[in-house]
Amino acid sequence: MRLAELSERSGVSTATIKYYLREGLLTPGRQINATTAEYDEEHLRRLRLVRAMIQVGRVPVATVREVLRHVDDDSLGRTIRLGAALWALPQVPEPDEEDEHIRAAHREVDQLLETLGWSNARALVTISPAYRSLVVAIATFRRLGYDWDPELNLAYARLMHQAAVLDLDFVETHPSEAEKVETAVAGAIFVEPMLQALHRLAQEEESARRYGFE
Amino acid sequence: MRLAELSERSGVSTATIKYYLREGLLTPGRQINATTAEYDEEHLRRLRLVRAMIQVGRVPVATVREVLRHVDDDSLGRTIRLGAALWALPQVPEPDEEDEHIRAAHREVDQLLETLGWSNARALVTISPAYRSLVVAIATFRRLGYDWDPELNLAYARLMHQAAVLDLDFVETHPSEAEKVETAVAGAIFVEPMLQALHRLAQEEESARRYGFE
DNA sequence: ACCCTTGGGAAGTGCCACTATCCAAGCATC
DNA sequence: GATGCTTGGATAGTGGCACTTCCCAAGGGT
Repeated sequence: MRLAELSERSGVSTATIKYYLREGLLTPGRQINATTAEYDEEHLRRLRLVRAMIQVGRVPVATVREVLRHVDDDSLGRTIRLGAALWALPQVPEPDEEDEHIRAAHREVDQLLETLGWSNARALVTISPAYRSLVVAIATFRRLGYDWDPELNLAYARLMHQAAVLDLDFVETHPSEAEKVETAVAGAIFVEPMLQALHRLAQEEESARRYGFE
Repeated sequence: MRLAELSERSGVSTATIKYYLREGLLTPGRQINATTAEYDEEHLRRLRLVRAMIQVGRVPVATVREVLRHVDDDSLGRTIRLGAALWALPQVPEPDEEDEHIRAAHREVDQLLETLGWSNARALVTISPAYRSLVVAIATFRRLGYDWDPELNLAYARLMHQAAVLDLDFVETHPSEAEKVETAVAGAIFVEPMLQALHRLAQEEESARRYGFE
């Protein structure tokens, strides 16, 4: 198919597709002659993934490029590849390691991982952005003066571990290795907004149950 | 305290504070004379909340204003107030109701709420942005061709309901009514990045457990 | 009286995700 | 084979957002 058809079938304007091509989010089509290029179903699939990452996952364009680079990198093992792709995802600003709240949050998270027995995660601690995000989130909460029981973190962590098990079980059902990594990334990216939406819905539901609409 | 001190204690530049004042994210200080205004601890607390919403919660400035407007609106009941505040939070673009994937997702979510027995959430269906976000997330996943068992949604929803119960239990521990709403909002906003970070950490952990670092 | 500080407002900055315009090279039709 | 529409690639421009810089008049300390 040509650019115009790719645009039609994806619902993305040709101008935007050209932009994505320029930014390296899509591989160029097969050049037929100086003015025509041919795209296939794979391009369409990739384009939809990109669009979804940007619009639903709110992933910046530069980050999408990084994530895809890792997804397509056959030289990496699965965990590393998934990790690499996830690590490229949007991050909170670099925490100020001098800050007392940050240091306390570090200790708190380390303790949490210890209690959970997440030894693998602990091994990745120094480099995982997820770890950093968690530290920043906890430090922020503490800085605002909320007195948050570490038990609560533990409970949340156990819930999210259950979610992760569901995620990976789902990925297991997918046959090819390449597809597995893509599915894992898609899962990581799209399950998050879903969990968020479910979380808010559940809050509304539970709040209404407890307090009615008073 | 004066603007300079407010800036110092919050770590936010005076220029930015002035910007927030202009945007209505902070109430003006008590004017002492033409060149001096006095701010109090409440301003500091509010400023930290605003900063955290913007930096950690990635909430747009205009949205922060909306959320705070609801938090401060004493005329509303708690559920409505919390709901109103949460409804102002970042939303996915309006779904195209004509689209087949969207319509299917609607049916899927309705079925899900039915099965869960979330009758309150069902009552809010037509207006809740969380519901809309969920529909868009599911439709996107389906459009990408993932064959996702509705059972899985159910499992995720139950997990998030447990999280919501934890959230509200935590809110219960806070004394004043006004503080409860603020805590609920803070919880909704800050628990989300935390859950997200925990989710990614858990994925890394679980992936490493299953596949090692192959 | 002098000068530094203060708060307020207007205008500017940098980044980002597009989007509009231009252009030369096809292809289609007459 | 001339004409005119379409195509893909390149370049520059747009609009929104979160600040940030600049300027100013009015205080207040010494």
